[in-house]
Amino acid sequence: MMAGMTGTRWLDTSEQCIWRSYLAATSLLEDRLDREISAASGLSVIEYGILAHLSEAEGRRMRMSALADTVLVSKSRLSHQVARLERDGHVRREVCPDDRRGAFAVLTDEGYELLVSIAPVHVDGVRTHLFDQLEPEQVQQLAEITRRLVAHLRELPEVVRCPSARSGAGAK
Amino acid sequence: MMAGMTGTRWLDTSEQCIWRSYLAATSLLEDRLDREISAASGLSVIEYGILAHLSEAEGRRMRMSALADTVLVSKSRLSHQVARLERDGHVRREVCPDDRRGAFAVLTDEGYELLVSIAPVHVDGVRTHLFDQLEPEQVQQLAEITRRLVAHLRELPEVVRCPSARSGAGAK
DNA sequence: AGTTAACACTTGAACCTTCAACTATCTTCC
DNA sequence: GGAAGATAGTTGAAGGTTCAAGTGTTAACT
Repeated sequence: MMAGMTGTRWLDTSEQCIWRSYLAATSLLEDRLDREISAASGLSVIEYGILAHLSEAEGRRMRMSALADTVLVSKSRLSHQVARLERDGHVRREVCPDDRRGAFAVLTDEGYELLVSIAPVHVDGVRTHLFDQLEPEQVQQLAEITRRLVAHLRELPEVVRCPSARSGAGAK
Repeated sequence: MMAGMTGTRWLDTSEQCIWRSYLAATSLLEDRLDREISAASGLSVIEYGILAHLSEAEGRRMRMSALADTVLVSKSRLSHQVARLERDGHVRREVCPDDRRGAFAVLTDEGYELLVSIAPVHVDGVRTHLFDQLEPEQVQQLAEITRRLVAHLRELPEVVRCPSARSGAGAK
């Protein structure tokens, strides 16, 4: 209603088509890589990302907040996720000496082993399903496109999920 | 295991950087659009997609399978999702006369009203956060890139999630 | 016709994610 | 030093998603 009253700039046919293509590409790719990793290791792609980022960090450890920002998940979700990884022995928590509110997630040796064993699967997937499908110049184009989008999206203020809208379930 | 034994073609620094940028762009964009729609209507972006596709179909109805293929979700997930949309009055089910195994999901008038009221929010989001951020030629580049990826990904055979044997499964 | 397999969905249980509320610590500033 | 507020992280409940198993229907073969 409000939003569309005057100036909504609708998408033309070509733009709609591009948007659908974008949606299909991104969701198929994510789904594919997730399944490949999961089939090889039982980990989700998010869990893989957590282990991968930890493995690259100083002392194979990161503060929970920093890790959440890096992997792009909420702190709550990371907390649950790390709890599961800890239960399975891939990660361990340590208290932070400098700031006793803080916690480190630390990659265990088992976690490292697992990561090493599945990294090739993931890398192969990214290569086969993304880079190999594109011409070198398209890869550069994609780099610039995503760079711009990230720059824009990171600037945006937060959206609150449930403002005036309607009654009934405001969940999700 | 197999994949990494000998010839894994690792990603070079630039490729890694592009891959991370891709991940950030796609996940930030999805998250943003999801939150905008959810804030305006209480629907998730998937639910919006379901209503949108139904609204464009003949008689505002589609077979469950066709809808699942279009929206790119598993049949099970769609079934649960439609159950919730039905509970909230946005969709109704009808049996299919031709094939009595089949079911139609039909957009109700309330569902249509809701869709019309939030479409501008979604369109604005796609425009503001995607198309407006890119030069016209980048939009064309993105179109070609995603077209290629979709063509490739649609050809692929299914992956089975669990490495521990057992043939003949396969949801989605 | 009768058996068997394939298909179109639904269901329930297990698991994951989200939101809001909570604990504990650190910072500010008077 | 102490109150007020910000920050780091966890937790539980509510709800969403997944997988495997179920129901009923159609197709295919004999």
